[in-house]
Amino acid sequence: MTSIRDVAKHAGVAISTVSKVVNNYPGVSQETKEKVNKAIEELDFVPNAVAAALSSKQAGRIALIVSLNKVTKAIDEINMQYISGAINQAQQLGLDVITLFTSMLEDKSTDEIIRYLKAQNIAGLVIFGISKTKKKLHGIINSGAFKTVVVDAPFYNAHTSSVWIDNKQAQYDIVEKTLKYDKCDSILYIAGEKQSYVMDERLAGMEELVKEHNISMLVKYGDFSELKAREITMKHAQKRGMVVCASDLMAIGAMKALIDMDIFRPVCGFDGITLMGYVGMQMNTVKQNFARIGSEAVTECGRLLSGETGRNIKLDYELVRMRYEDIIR
Amino acid sequence: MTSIRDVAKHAGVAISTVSKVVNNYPGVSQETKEKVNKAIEELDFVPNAVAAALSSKQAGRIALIVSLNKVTKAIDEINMQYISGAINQAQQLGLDVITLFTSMLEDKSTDEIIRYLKAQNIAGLVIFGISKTKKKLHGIINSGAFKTVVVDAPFYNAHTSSVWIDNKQAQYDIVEKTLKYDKCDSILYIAGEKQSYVMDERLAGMEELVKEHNISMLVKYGDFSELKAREITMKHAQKRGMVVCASDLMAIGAMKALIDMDIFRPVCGFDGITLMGYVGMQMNTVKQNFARIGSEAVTECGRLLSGETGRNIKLDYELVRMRYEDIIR
DNA sequence: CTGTTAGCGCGTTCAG
DNA sequence: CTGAACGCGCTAACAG
Repeated sequence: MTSIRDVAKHAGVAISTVSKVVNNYPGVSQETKEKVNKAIEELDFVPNAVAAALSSKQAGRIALIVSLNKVTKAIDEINMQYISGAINQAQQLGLDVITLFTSMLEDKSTDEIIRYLKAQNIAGLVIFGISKTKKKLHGIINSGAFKTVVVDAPFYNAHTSSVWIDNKQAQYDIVEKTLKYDKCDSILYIAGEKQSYVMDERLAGMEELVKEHNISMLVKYGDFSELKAREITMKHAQKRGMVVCASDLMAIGAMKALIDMDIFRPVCGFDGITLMGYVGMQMNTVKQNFARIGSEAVTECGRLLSGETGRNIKLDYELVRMRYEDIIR
Repeated sequence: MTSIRDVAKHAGVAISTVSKVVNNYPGVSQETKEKVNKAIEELDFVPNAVAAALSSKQAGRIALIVSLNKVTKAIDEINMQYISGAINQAQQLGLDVITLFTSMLEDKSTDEIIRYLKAQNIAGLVIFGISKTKKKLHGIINSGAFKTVVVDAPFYNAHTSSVWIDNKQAQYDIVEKTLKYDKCDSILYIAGEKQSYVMDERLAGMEELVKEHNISMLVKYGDFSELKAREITMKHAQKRGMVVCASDLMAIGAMKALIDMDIFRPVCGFDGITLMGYVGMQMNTVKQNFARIGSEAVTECGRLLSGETGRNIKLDYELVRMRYEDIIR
């Protein structure tokens, strides 16, 4: 392990000079800069980020907390995009990030978790996939021990920000767009989980839409499960003119059911996930740039850490028109 | 942020005494120990793990490198179990761990990645899901810059260990067990990806088995995809007496196909994932304790870090007898 | 422009 | 059994 001191000695300059060169600070002559860089090359010096963090006592690291799929305990594509976007942004901003999964916090009390995070020198939190039932996460947020950014949930106050897209408007827009191509006067809406914050929003969007267009709507909860959506479709789609699903996965289930029933109904998804292309289906979708949401969340967390106050951020979304045609059985 | 110094002052002792109490070192009287603990309570002191790491200049942190599913870029249940097990074990051993996903290393050169890891003070690597095509990972391992533990792949030398179950034996055993209940003289084997190390092993197990039992075998590569397994089954299962799949997901695909074809064939999976229960199917499976593999890998990495030499570790596996019956369509 | 000095928060001798 | 003193690798004033 070669340290900054070795470099300084090798280059025949002071430690602080090396530090300045490494961090691109002003006040170093071109000449010495080159000398130092040469020494860095030769010794293959890599500054120790941990030590730097300790010394500069920068606000601290930030932790990404990710809720897992309850059934398989896996991370779906959307959460993965959140994470990627967040980590990339953190590297850009020079923030230190670690990723935590809720499954590993399960056997710890709220207090223990807070202590653990503090011990890890964590000052900021970005939480993905929180629902109304996650008491522990709520406890951590409310403790005020950390600057927190919550994705897809309505929390914002002095030390908490929320980042999401406008789910209500998105749900409204996507169905309205579908209606332009396929008129109908009754919709089967397969919602997700009741305890999900985004569901409240999306449902509100649907309610506004059916009211304005004078359409009847049957709401069923599919819990974001392909299988349940399939069953619901089997049971209720016959008498309805269109199936709207709160997630692409459920839309896939609905489509499979429709194929088996051998009837055609317009189907409308939401997320715009890769899997859709994988199974060879196409439909109306809100193409969310999930990575961007993660990225934005980290940026916002940085803002909070530097003393600014929390806020409620709604990002733009984008609508993509697709139809299902060559469906693979 | 209350530091160790605050505690020392509050308790009226020296800093080193507090340190000893915190780390449970001997040489502190019961009396002072209580005094210190009281102070810790009152000030709600949480030792800063980052500073501790720097000071004790412990070998360094270890990074978990996880390869993602190529299609959806998500983390499947198995990898998630690996990660959970690994992180839990790390906490047990007091090792500092961070999780990295290969997708975020894609745009970096091998050299850049090495520098990044070094900057993060990382000395040990645990790699999950490596395949023959992952050149960068191979480059990092071979650079010798880090003590590495590779899961499910045959690398072991002075600074590299491998941890896996005996895939060959497992594949052999599970099919042999199935054969006890359902005799057959021709097997359709749906393998995974050609570039996967575990596939070589499992295929070897199959080859040995069919040779010994004088069974004919047709091998097709399903790339661990449910869809492909479905297609392969559609095409080739009719003339075969049994379908053996190298993963549960493919087994699900095979089963769905068999149901559609309306013929019965014994199906044999491998992993024993939750999803099987989710879709309401049951079959023969090697119930791997994946979390244990992750845990073992971290332990081994710790061993390497303390100067020991690499080795090839094969963990026990366990066979579970199941059959598919009440299959949900 | 360059070097000196004092910490960041903690672990670890080694005298007392 | 206790505590002063030093150092981990680095940053950040402050002198020179």
